[in-house]
Amino acid sequence: MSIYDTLNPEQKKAVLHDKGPLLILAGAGSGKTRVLTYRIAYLIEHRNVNPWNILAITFTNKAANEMRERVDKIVGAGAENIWVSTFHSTCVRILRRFIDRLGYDRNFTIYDTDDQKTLMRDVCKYLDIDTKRIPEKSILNAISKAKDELISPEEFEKRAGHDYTQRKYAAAYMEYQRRLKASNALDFDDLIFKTVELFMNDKEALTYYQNRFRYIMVDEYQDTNTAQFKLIHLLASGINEYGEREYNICVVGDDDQSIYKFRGANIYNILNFEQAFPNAKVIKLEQNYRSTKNILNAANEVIANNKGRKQKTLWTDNEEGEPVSFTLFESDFEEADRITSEIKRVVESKQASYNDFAILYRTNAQSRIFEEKLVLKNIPYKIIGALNFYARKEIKDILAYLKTIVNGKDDISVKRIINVPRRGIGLATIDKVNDYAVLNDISFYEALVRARQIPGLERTASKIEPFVSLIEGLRSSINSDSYDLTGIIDDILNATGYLKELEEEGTQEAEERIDNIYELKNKLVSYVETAEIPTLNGFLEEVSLVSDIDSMDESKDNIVLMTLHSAKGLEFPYVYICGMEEGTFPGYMAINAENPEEEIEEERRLCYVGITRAQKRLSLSAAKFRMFRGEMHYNKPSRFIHEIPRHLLKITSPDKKTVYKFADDDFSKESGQTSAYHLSQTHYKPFVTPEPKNFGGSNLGTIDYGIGDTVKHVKFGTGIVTNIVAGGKDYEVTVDFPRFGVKKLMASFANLTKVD
DNA sequence: GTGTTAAAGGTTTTT
DNA sequence: CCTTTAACAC
Repeated sequence: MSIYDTLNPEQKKAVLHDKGPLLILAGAGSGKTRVLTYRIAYLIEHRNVNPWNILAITFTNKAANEMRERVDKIVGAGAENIWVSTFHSTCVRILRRFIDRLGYDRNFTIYDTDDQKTLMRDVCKYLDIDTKRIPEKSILNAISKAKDELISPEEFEKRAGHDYTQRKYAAAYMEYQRRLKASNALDFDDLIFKTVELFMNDKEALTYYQNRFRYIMVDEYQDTNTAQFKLIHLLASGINEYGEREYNICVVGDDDQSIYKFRGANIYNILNFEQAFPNAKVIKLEQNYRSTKNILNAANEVIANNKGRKQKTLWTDNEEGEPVSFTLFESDFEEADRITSEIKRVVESKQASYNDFAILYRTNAQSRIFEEKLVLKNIPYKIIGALNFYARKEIKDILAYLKTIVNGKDDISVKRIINVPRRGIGLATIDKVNDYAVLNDISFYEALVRARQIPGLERTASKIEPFVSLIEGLRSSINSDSYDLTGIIDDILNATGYLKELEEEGTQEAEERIDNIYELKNKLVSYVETAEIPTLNGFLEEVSLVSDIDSMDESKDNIVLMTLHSAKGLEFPYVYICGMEEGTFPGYMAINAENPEEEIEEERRLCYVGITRAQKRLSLSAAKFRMFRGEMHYNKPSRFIHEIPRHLLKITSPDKKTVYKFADDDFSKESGQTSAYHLSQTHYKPFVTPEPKNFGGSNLGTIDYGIGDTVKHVKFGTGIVTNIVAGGKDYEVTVDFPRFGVKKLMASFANLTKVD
């Protein structure tokens, strides 16, 4: 018996697929990573594929590391030659080798969102763009979108036509790009864009990688954007030794889990895969191995409300499990308090450990209140993505020094540190240097080197010179062979007096900053230890491309808190999804969008992702009111709650003492505008044992269901009885069907059957 | 050139 | 609510 016999028939088909394009539509929890790793092993073992010729692309480093680990385990020797990495890392690696062909230096810097903003501010100032009318952020957004769609500045300008705003965007894009190049820097989107550009313009580079990557696997394919699609399409279009194109590309995705449209993900990449790659084989993985029947059914019911999906129905052999629970709390405060207490209770009763729990929410801001409660109750926790370690001021300062050392053309970094710590170099001086640099077409740093020649800087030049020699000194030390790279941060701290300044401050905040800097040093040390050829640039690259989720450590016993987005690809025995209110989730941005239907569908997919993270128990909750931007907001429970059939839900009071069988009205589905005047009217009636429903009239027949019961209708499916009125010869039964809304039916015609 | 304070403004989600 | 920017005193 081989390892492949442990797969189900569909999984096996996917693993044993030979050549040509393959689309695996893998539902949540259907074992897609397993299929991918087994497929890699199969190719190597049984198809004589050289590990060297395999490329596996994921979206996060965490996913890449996991795949690497699993592949290592089943492939064994040779596995290290498989290229497993994220889109962005893959592109950096390619560009470090070939970007000189596009006129950049190979030691280019990667700009993060902060750097982008700073650069764009300069651009707007230079172009006289009124940022009150056109904010930098919206320009950057437009540029990012353009890059995702492979639209160059020139093309953008063409398309702008005579539209005023569009022309401004175009001009900003042009100048922004010019400055990036002058700074020898690339932003995140450029990493993909420039790699595609390289491949389009340089046949040699393209052929090199086409020959190298004969087999390509892409995970989370539904989240690829147009540029990423183009990239893998180019790579997969190589010609084999018989002069044929094989398109050995295997993508794994789930259109129902596409949640990154805002980041440019193009859903048509997956929906039209078969058109883009003729003769593509499609395999659906529909068996879920993760969740209980109740959880999976809830997920299926919710996602069924979306249109335009690839048809598939997830099923499971797992046990029924508990019903999904829903609790409506009074406030966000109570929500956080009760949930954290409940988790603590479960853990203390030894039924589970903290790392079995995840608390998921729509926005990062929601983590705050949980954090307060967790600290108060001494519960170990880890918040993912709240504030990025690398976005902290002190870290960015040190990194700016490092970037300056590596790439002197990086004006943004040089300007950041020119007066940090204070050297008495102010705005006036910086402006003069800047003007001189622009005039002479040199970088800001080069202008600093020539400070003495800059008119009007006779006095401040003496303040600039020590800075220049400081950088020069550091630069020459890292270039000496005997230099220990791990000492660079200490050298910076000592030479600049950065550390001393913090120490003298003596505040708690300063202490934390110092700790953070040492933390950064730790990361540098472990980088130097693990990297094959450690370089400063390599370290900076690693630092730029990490996401917070990469730092998640499953072996640590703490509750994890994160956004629903971050939770994709993960699973937990116990999952709490909180803030399930109209306006929070789905968010008000989606509700008030110009195309709400589309946006709500994306939110619904997000909800689907959230629900399907849970293995054993899923707890949903909402709060009647919640603090948002310092104000109280009263919101109705989310429409997504309504979309879960009542027979799958157990609705409990905040103290869990009362289990409601039936939720009264006002779970209405009209758009939940966030309004202080719109008090939540939701009340619950405690469940009363259904009395035999004999409503007096003896000529009436009897029915075996009552208010609060779940009943089944041939056409409308299951619903909950909200009212029964005896009228004449028949009962008028009001039923709330999650999918069809509230219907009034005559009992004798409707033929309703009770479900329990 | 630096430091402090008041007012304004703004938020999904992230590699 | 918290962060960022503007204004003003030193």
